[in-house]
Amino acid sequence: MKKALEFSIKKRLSGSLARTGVIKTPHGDIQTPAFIVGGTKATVKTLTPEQVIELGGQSILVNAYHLMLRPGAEIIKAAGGVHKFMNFHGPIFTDSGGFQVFSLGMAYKKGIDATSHSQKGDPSQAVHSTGQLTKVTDEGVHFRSHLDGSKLFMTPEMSMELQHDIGSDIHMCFDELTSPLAGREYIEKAMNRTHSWAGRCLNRHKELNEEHESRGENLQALFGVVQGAREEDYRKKSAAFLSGLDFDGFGIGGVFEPGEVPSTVRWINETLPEDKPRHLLGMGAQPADLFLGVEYGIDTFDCVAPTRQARNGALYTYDGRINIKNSNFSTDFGPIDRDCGCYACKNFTRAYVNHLFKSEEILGLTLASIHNEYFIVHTVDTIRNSIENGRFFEHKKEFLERYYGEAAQLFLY
RNA sequence: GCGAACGUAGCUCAGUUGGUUAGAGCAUCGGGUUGUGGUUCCGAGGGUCGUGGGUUCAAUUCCCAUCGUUCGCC
Repeated sequence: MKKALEFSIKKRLSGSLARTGVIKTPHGDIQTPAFIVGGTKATVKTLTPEQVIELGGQSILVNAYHLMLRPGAEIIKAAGGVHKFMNFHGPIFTDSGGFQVFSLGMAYKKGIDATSHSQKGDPSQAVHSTGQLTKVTDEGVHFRSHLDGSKLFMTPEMSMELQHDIGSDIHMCFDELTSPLAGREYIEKAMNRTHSWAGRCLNRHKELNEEHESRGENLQALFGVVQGAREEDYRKKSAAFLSGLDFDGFGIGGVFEPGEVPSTVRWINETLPEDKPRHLLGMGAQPADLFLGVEYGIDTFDCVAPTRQARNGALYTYDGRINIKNSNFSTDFGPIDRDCGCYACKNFTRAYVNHLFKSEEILGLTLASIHNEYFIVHTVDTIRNSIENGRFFEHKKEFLERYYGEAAQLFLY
């Protein structure tokens, strides 16, 4: 069988785990390191595919859980796959939905945030917003739809079938994410279950790819997902175990803060094989995530923060984050960032975007999203260039000191 | 001119049979958001309860006067 994905490394940065490269998929190439644009429900919120491409987005990540609930995998399959359905013809990742099964129900319940460090207790017994429990067994996960509360059951095999129906280029294994505050005993149990599920995902995935090949269709790629929380031995064990399976690349799950990157991500990427791409799941809300992630061997990121924060008025600038709704911007006729080359900065003022937000005009969300997504995508692009021209560490220092001020020292050491 | 109702936060209004620091929604101001939560979450500021008297231990509340708004009648 031919390969679903090819990864080649172009340049390595000595004194670090950083590298540049190219991921080749049936829907095009991704120059890495790259920021994968968040398109959870088969749309990058408020943006057309043309706007995503114009701001520099190479690839999009959609979410299998959300698409399973609406519109349903069968509709996307009938549409000819997610690329045709959403009219984006570049590489598309899917997240398995494992994260949502554990987090979304809880995240909707007031006072509990599954992704927060403040959460306590056993995540396998998470209280759903309807008062029901999400129950994890070795076979799969019983959970409830956050849309209507209906009972659902997901297995690794079902997740593979779902992602193949969606037809994305790169899939993630169905995994069990553990809270940062879970005890070692539970972390180990969840990790071992994730490993077991990884094997089951891979088996079903290969069967489905054989069907694709027999029909002359594009092959799809699968990434194994590393777990193990903040435990060095578990993370290394998880990375080593998954390295022994025939994955096209790896996802790194359960990392919550940039401070965990030089430890957790390093342990993992020192263990994983060099010749396969590594995707850091869900990280990229701030520049430190990106610089540290690349430095410690990450090739691709995805994160919803750029667009989510944009929708709430929090905009990146090279001098730090601003809240465009603040009253002092109502008469500021300069661009969001004078050094930014995005469509919003080239054509509109802070005063105008402030007005749009105050007036709850939809264009404000679009301009803010274009700016933030451009800022983060472009930041990773500059990181990639800095590796190729040997200026990564200088670039990192200049960028982070300007963005964070004195707090940049936390990331420079 | 006569009668009635109403004047409480920037706006629209609760409330008090007289009793701690008078509330809400919206608006204003600030913050949060990392495998997605646009229309959200958290917090803050803001009122001598129209004005002036009286009764009372105590008045935004009861009484009187006055000013204003609205409605009805002549």
